[in-house]
Amino acid sequence: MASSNVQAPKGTVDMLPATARVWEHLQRVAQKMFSLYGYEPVYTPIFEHTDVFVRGIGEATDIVGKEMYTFLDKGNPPRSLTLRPEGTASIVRAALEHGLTANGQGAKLYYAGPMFRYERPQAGRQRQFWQIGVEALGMAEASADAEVIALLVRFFEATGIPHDRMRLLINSMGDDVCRPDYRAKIAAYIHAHASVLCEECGRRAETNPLRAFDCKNPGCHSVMASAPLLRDELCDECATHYGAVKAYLDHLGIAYEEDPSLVRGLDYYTRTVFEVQASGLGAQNAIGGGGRYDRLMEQYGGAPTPGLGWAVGFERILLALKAAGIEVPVRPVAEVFVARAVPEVAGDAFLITDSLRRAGVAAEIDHQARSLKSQFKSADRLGARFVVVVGPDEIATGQVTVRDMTAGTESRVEIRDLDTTIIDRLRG
RNA sequence: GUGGGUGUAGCUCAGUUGGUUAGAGCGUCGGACUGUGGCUCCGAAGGUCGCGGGUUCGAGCCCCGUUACCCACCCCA
Repeated sequence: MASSNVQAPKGTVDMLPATARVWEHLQRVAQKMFSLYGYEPVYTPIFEHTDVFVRGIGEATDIVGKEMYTFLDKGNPPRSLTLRPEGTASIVRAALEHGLTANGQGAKLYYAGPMFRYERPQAGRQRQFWQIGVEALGMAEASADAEVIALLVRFFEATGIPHDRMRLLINSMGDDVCRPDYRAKIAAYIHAHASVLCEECGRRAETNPLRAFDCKNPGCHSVMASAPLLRDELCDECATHYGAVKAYLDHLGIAYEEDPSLVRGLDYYTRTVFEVQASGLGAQNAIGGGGRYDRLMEQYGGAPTPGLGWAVGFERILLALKAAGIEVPVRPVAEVFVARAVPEVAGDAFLITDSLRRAGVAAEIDHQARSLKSQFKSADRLGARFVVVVGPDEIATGQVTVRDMTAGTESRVEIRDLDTTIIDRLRG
């Protein structure tokens, strides 16, 4: 327990070095995968005009209804701004604002950073959390859906999460042609069974009837199991598109499960939706999810432009890796530790350290006037492969002692040859 | 927003039906080895027992309140 009376706000965490290093590793993995698939980075503001999220995500959603961090700024009149609760709305707004999809151009973009939602924290859920995501704009073909899904699956593979601890769920939510009819049909179904469904589902008939499918109430679950499925009510074009997506996934050998009850909570989704769940995470087991949003650009007043994408939660990837017992490779903090035997040679040791650093070697030195023994302990703890000992003897002869910490052997090296010798032994 | 659980050293946790100076392991620092890590041994530092009230001769332990964290509902990545 900290002795301090100041602490991070509820639902936020400090990422200390042990976690932050894993974070950077995951970001490197992501960037490498994204570049293989032709995605380019985009950084948008962490806050937007509130309207960007209200129009994009939908007024009736929980995110907009009760989870946004919204505030007024000091403008005259004040503007209503909101800390971003997700990434897609901002990316689409930016793409439209800067004409990235003008004249039918496509754009493949990725983003990474913190998102903010006012929710009750629990396992795998914080008020500030990290997402990394991709958006493919201007691409209507089913092959784009398959590529985006493939990238999601392959990214998770690259992080080290084992196959048998993940599953990919897919579904189609239809479009403007078939979804309204289906939605009305489900609302009618709910009304017809209102007496046996829970109150919440009764309300859902008006707000978002499709949500009744993933109601946790066992009674509702069994009643909804007999409800008509959107999969069987898709219009011809949606059915064709969905079939093509599945065919592409089959072709790529990507395993998936069709889940007719998979419903994304954000209003902007159309047609293909998907989610990857990982085992061992508790209640919040979705580590990534997304879908197609062919009408979103129009919501912002742009030309009709198809789009699709996904987001993954970094905290949950960490949980999944931990649950699977996967150790993320961590590089040593220092490759070389420069130890000084007596305080009088501190200047020489410092110069040697600086020279190694300028030569591209991660070199560390003690700044706490500790004993030689302690300096060796530090070197060991930092994972240093070599310790360079600097003392009066070394300065007098111009040869430092180099100890190989793995082999346990020592040799003398001319100071002027030290950088190249160390580099040869480290990289050779 | 609604439930349930838990707050004792930097970390993980003991702490008897309330009883004197609150403990262990790990970690940190020092020493054994006066210029050499990992193993071992010895020693040291480190604590408003979450916070505030109450009961009691006496509270880490009992009661009330409060706050934080955890887990679940809900929702989502």
